[in-house]
Amino acid sequence: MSGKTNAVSVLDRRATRRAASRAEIVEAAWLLVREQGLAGLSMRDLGDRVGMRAQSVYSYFDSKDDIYDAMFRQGYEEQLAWMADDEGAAGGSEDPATRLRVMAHRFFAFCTSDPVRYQLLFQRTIPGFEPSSASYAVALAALEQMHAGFARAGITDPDAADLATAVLTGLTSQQIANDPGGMRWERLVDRAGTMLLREVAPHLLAKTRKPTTRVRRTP
Amino acid sequence: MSGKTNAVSVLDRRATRRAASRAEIVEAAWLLVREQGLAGLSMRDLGDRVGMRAQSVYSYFDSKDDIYDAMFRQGYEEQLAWMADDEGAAGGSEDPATRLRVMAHRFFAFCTSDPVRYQLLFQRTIPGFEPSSASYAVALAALEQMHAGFARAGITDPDAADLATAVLTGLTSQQIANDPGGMRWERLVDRAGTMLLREVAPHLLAKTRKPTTRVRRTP
DNA sequence: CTATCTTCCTGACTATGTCAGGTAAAACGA
DNA sequence: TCGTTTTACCTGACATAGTCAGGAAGATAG
Repeated sequence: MSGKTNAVSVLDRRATRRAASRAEIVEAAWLLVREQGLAGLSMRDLGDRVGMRAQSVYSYFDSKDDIYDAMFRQGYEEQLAWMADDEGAAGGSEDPATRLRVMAHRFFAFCTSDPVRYQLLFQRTIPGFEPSSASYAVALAALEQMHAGFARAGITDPDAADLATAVLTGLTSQQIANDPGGMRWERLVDRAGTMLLREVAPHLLAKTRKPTTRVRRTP
Repeated sequence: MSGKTNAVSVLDRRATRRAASRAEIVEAAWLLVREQGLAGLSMRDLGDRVGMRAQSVYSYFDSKDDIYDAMFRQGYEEQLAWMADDEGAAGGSEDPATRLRVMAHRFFAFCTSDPVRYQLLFQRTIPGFEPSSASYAVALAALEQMHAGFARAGITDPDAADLATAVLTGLTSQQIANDPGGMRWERLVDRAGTMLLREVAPHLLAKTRKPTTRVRRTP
């Protein structure tokens, strides 16, 4: 028994350290892209940031795109975690309109809290970069999660969901592009949610009271 | 008189040829970015495309960013031209709802007809690139033109205009990112226009008949 | 025609992504 | 503990990319 335990824990030590180094590199990459822009990431800067040569980073990642891929995956995992609390934040309320507003605010907060992450997840900034199938699967999971959230708010029709994603991404992209760090479009989130519901499910809007919809900024 | 005419026309010949070469370079840049992505533009490829060495391009433009700047300016000039016909296309109709729909379709068509242009005009794809004041002035003119178009459709409140820009850019960015060349979000443009007007100027929607809103794809 | 300006060239430099080969350290197994 | 294997880093190098410097040839002006 004790011999077996030893072998398992030692194999795990290597894997654990390697995974930690990879995570450290990805974290350093996030810091750098926030300073220099997504396409401004350089392998030499990245290596310097974690205390090794650029070429050494290649013993952890196959290519620069591989690093973007890890970041892409992590970004969508963060979205999944961030948006997973939308039921709790609504205080268990069954009111669809409130659900939608809470969800809209959460999504808005997620996107605007890290514009470069938004860029990587939702725009095609890096020529030639395509997410791996594993990372893309996480993106699809996040999209399904969004649709599930819409459905809980009474939006089940595919066209309605498309309209919803357009409105949400429009608000966030305008905020990020034209008023970074500000509130110009944030102030319109509730109104946009109401507008949307009135269009796609007006019956859900009847006699609805608007509660406070401030949500936390951290997942 | 004739001596004066001669001097003017000869100076003009040089300026004319230089301007033509610059335009040729910018046009080649558009072709290349459509093939390789906005950030994938290389000066060597660009020089090859117009029949000169990369270094020679620097006798026409100060830097790569200077070329992006010329493209940025041209892109917004194209938007100004494209959106200038929105009154004519509505057939002189005074109906605000129709105006808004026509305008929405025009903007949508402009953006989706050249995704890489959309990227340069509306996203921050190139790290460090900032438009010159001259080019930015054209962008501001295009924005004012949009606001004038909204006003003609009955949308005059700043918040309402912000909501409108969010909806329009949301539709186009979703179309470009998720269904390039398709119609998934294009099918929703009319509906989105109606939704918007119902929210910001519901009185303008009373008894409104929905005419055909197909617009031309070229300015 | 001469002088000036413009348009291109070659050569070169620094920065960047990435490959190849190798050494020292860490981990593993007996 | 020791020998072996694996891993984690290094240096050196290559091709490509943005851009500067100097210069020759062609176009233009007087």
